[in-house]
Amino acid sequence: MMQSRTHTCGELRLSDAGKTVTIVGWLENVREVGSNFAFCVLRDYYGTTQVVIETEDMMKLVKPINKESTLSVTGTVRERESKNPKLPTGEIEVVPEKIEVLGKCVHNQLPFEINKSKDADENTRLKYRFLDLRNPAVKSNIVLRCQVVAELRRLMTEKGFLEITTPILTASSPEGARDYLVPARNHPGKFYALPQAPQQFKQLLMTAGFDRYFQIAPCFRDEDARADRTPGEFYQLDMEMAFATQEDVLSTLEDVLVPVFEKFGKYKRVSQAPFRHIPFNEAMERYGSDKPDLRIDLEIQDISAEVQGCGFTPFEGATVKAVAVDNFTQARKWIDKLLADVEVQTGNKACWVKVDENGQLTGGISKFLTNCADALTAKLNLKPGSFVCMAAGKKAAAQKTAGVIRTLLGRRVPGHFDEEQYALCWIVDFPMYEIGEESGALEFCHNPFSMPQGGLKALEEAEGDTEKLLNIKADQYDLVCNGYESASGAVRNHDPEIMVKAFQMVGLGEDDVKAKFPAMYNAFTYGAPPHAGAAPGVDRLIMLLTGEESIREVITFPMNKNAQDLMMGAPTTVDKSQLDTVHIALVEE
RNA sequence: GGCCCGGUGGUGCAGUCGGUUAGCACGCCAGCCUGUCACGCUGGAGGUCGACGGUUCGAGUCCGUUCCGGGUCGCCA
Repeated sequence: MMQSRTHTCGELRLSDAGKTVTIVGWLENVREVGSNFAFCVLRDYYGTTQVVIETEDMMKLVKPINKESTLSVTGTVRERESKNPKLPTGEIEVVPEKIEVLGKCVHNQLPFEINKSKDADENTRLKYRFLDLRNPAVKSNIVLRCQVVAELRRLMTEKGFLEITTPILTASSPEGARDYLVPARNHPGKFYALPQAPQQFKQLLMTAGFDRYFQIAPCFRDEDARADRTPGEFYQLDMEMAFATQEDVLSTLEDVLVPVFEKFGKYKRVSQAPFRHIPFNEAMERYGSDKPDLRIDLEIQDISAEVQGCGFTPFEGATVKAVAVDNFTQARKWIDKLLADVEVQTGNKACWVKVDENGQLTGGISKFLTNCADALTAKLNLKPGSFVCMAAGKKAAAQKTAGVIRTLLGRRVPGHFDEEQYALCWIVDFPMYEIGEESGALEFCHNPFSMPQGGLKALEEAEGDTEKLLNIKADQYDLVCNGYESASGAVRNHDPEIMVKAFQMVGLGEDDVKAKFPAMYNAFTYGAPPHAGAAPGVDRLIMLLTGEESIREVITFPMNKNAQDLMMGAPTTVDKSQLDTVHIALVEE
């Protein structure tokens, strides 16, 4: 039987000298410093402790043990002859009387070195995630995640929110992302779906009178991954408040998130409440994004009028956006890299021009801009040494491309990026409707649950007038931090009459509302409270707090880009009998 | 599905204009070393250069196809 440990590997100090202790952990390293003399490093969750080997018998015992085996070491704590001030346990060592192998590592060559696992091939890391996580630098993100989640729960509960879980097996939702489907054994041909969010459930909770709800909610969406977006599943701090306004929700989240950023964040500077509010249209105009990184001090300028008639074909009749920086000294190669990166990130091309020491436009597309050089110089306040990067196209595309230009220039040209802070803002007043790129018809811009500003009256007044409809804003808001969408929420549309009207604007009607959201629509006809809520993304929050650039670093067992779990082998094939049970026949490829 | 980048001993990387035996660091193995702590020193093993095909006297290097990974566009109410 294993001897109980008396201390952890991070615990022993000089004051423990002379004690007989038992410590347990992984054999991290063995340093031989002579025949029959060696130092072993034992590592557990709490730290590392040095075990000194100084007899022939102990040496014989330790030598064949592979690194990363688990050991129990019983021995005497002794003051070190040469101390290591870098380690908390650096003043002592344990002189073993008994060493027992608890769990043998039979591999003398690991897939990667534990303390350098972050550098290893990501496939290998994911396959051997249990080894990867032995690295304290990898583990610490997960530990922080636990602490943050505990703090979120504490703060939300303190504010009177109830944590209520909602179903994982539910009905497929008609809009939004692709659902993960689960065949229903007792109902041939029918399927459950994993929830994309507890959206409808939490609104039903409000209708049921729970007043304040939250949940650290798993959400499932079958969409492709990005560096900041896991495939398949993610977690949200889902919350909703009855009889609440937009400001109630925003100030609640400010109260909860500011202390979390301050307590757990990599950077100590945090935007203080109330966060800046930026209307969606303004964000797109000034930053070319609905998730601007406010740590960058550059802004986008509209030069459509200035460059019309200059003779550069892509500019003719197009919206043209520009980002200008002064004191530009980068080489042509640097500019080419910038343009290439813009194209990769947006799919659109960018062009550029510099201002020489005489104030003349030079390089790039300067030969096309001779007619409008003065107008451009005035508009952009150009000086000798200025650099201008431009994007043209339809308004939305030009804005978006300029937004990427802004980010890349801001990060790469010295002096425009104040990185070490959390710059938070609310993007507000999202449009209720937009013209769908494919359909060319009016569609809901974000989701049909949001309350249009102006309510029924605004919809009635705009009915039949596409321009007016496009100008209707929703009481919808995003929290943005350092260029990441960190939360999304809205004042909900709790009025069946306004719901139907909102649907009519996009060519749908009462039957569609009932068909798509039967429970919610029905519930709202029984007296619903006005309510509002939001859902900060937990994974992205941890990403921001840790400063990681890949979301996989803050997830304990992440899937790869293609939604495969390389460790468990998911997804897998299943037996035909399993398929038969759920009434599924595979089509031969 | 499109585009960009990458794939070289266990791990991370270098490899020039196509040219001899594919280098380096870490790890592994052996030996030496009684105060190391990123231990050090000496020696050693370990590679179908992702796969297939092509060009060539000669391919890690050039070309084509394909597979895998990451990033990105689409997508993400």
